Amino acid sequence: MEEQKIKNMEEFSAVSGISRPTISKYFNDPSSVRRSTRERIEEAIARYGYRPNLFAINQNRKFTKNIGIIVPHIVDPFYAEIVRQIETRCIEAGYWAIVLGSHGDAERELSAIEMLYSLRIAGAIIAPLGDTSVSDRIRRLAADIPTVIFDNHMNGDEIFVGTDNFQSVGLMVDYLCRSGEPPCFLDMPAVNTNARERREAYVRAMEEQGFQPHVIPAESAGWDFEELGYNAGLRLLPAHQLPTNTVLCANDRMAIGLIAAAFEKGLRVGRGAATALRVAGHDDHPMARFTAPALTTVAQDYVSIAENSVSTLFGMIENGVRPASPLRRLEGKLILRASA
Amino acid sequence: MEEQKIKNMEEFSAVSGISRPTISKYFNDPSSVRRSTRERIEEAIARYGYRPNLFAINQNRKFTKNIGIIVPHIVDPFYAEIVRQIETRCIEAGYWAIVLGSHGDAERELSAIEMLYSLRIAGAIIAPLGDTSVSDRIRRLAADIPTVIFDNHMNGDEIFVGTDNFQSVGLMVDYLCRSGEPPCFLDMPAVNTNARERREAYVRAMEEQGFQPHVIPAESAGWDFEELGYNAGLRLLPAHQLPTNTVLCANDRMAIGLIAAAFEKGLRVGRGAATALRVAGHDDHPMARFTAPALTTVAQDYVSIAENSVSTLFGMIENGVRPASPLRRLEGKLILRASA
DNA sequence: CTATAAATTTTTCGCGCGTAAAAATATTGA
DNA sequence: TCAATATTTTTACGCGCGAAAAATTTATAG
Repeated sequence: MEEQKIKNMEEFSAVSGISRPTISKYFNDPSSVRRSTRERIEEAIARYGYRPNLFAINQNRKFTKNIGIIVPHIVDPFYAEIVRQIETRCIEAGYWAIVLGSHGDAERELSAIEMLYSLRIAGAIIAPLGDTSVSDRIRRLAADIPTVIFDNHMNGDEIFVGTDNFQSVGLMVDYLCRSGEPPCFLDMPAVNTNARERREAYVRAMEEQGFQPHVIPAESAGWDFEELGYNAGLRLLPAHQLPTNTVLCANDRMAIGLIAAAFEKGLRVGRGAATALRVAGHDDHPMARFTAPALTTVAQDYVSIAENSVSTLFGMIENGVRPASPLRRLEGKLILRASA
Repeated sequence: MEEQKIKNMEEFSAVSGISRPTISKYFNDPSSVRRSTRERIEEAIARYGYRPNLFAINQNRKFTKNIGIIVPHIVDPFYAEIVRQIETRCIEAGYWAIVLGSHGDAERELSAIEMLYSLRIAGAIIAPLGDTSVSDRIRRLAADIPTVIFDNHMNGDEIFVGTDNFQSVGLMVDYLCRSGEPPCFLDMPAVNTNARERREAYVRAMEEQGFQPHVIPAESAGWDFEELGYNAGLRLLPAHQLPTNTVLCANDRMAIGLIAAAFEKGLRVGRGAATALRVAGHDDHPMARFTAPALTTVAQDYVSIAENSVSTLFGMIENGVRPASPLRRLEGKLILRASA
């Protein structure tokens, strides 16, 4: 790389011997220029290390190459992993993925949406918090700009990609009933539609099997699921207040907390003869393999969720094609480990 | 909010009755305009919901209000948490935090740095991967733009904020030796300076206490620490190949894996009489409270790291003040839980 | 009420690039 | 070789805003 630093496209045009508009065309779509020209440009890029100014690019373009992504918590490995997948795919397609977190706060989610507007994004991929007032705002966004919702359905006609909770929870309930005592359900706080759906799915599946459902309601709100599961365990386990000794948790993070509490209280978790408790989760959280014992759960298909979201979105952006069905419900997969 | 949507500052100037440059001044610093003017502007904002175009703003500003953040893995809760802290502080100070992940790949780290250039950032906060070729590039960045390095020291004279591994590891070694058998050290892959420093710190601390250090080298490379710890456990525990029954892990994620392996092999972890193994970690990873048993570790002060990084950076950006000492080493705090 | 400083407005320019249209040039195929 | 087509160059304009300088208004003091 030469010492001389290129300030703008004008200068780069000079040193590369190609006219500025052609260079502009190249950066918009390398395949739009003749091969010999492309090679000369790429040679010059390698030599001088020039990259167009991102702000100037987007300033005047009819449609930007920016994709906005909003998730409730980047800290949550579930979202982190999906974001990573989405990000990689966007970069490959020549888009810039701008990731915004709402940190569980509806206010911040709203301001993230405003931010997307001022970024003049080409499309958005959003996992909504679930606050109904924000949902309206998101729907308006979706009316203006190609938008895919994932993870948490908003109960409208928006484009959605997510796990079929009725299928996935049904699968787990079925397995637990077949292999032992029917489960009770440790509910998560009602932070979103998934919470409600999974509870309903549990109740429905139990009734279908001819068993009495038992839902243990969440004691407090918020997103600190491990803590909630842990506290529920400390509260319920020693007093033998669980309706049954098989617990299906609304998500893995709660299960992780519950298992920690069980361990602390000297209760053996697992499906063997000498165990006191079976615990199952939902999601196949990255940490689920490393609980003690390893967590039996239903895997959400991270890769498919990311893939579907991105390809659906690109279809809408580049070809203006709305998917045939707005809903894409992916199947969960039973992951049998030692905890249940 | 009125129906009429404002397209640009010109139009907003018209409807609000304030000249465009004054409005520009307001958005750059609300306190720079007269109070009565400010109130009129804010009233109009509430009415029309106008926000300046982000690309146009940064297009022509001498110094942008963008802070670039690069971390090895956003998926890692340690980085995720620090990023969250930094992000919040940036927003409060009127900056936009642009978070880029290198995903453990030096290539992507390099391209993230180039991205920061084209974003014309005012400053950068970077946790480097540790690749030496990229380190040079980061140093050049730091020469051009105010930059704070955190977590992983690059052994140069760059501005750095991170935990004092010699202090923190020393603390833990000291505790373990006082409370029982001296520990061996389960090393992490040499992905960065922390890996080397912690091992050295362990060796030095053991020697100071007059004990023979035992380092168990990492078997493979990469960032999948839980997996590495787990595999090490499966390999070493059944064969009784551990030099001692107290294991200090280079980080919590490895400890989490090791504890999972111990559980699977039926070995009780903890500091009681009936236990087979003591396990300690380093970092106070968000999950450390929920292992079975809960993990004894040394806490890195997330909040201080974020706070120091940001305030140091803002000092450099806004007042051009380099900190008196380029190195800021924060103390770790011993967190006693049940595992050791 | 006047002088002066401070705040604000007006005017004007330019950032780096996208984009459009017309002109010039290169490539292709017969 | 020559027209037909593809590509590049030339020329020119505009995006939405920051910034600097000059003109004007407003606030503060005397």
